Amino acid sequence: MKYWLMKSEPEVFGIDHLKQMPEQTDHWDGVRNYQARNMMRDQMRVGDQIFFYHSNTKEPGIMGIMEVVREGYPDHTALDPESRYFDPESTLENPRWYMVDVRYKRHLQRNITLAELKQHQSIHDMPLVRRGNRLSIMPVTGEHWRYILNLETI
DNA sequence: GCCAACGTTGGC
DNA sequence: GCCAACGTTGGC
Repeated sequence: MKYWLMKSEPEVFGIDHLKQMPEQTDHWDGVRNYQARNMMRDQMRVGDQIFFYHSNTKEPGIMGIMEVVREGYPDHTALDPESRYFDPESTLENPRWYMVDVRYKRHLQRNITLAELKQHQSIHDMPLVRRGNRLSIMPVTGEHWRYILNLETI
């Protein structure tokens, strides 16, 4: 089983939105970055655990945990001219963008902010805390995962 | 709202 | 294939 972190803007789709979905499950659509797409298409497996991260907000940070319930399949919003994620280059026969389905598991007992994460030397090589990082999906090592979860109860 | 960092596009 | 211009991300 692998670990991941996925970013989303709470104004657009936050962890509470996911929690309120039927079966607390939704597809992670709208990713339009090749590196992130490749991870969803090729690497994420059912059961993988994911940190739900709120970006572009007052206090960016890790809010909770979700898990992969369906592996990579074509992102249909790329085919929908009405969608803000429409991509004329993507077709049914040759889909360019992929998504996975995720299910809400739980909120952390407290939010672990980016500012706090940056203070911990043990995780300073996480892409998340590195300058200029813009990846919206990134792998998290088991070591980092456990370290961050331990911060929850401090 | 600003702006640094980075990815993508397209002219040549 | 290079690289300048442009668009987007996302912290602050």
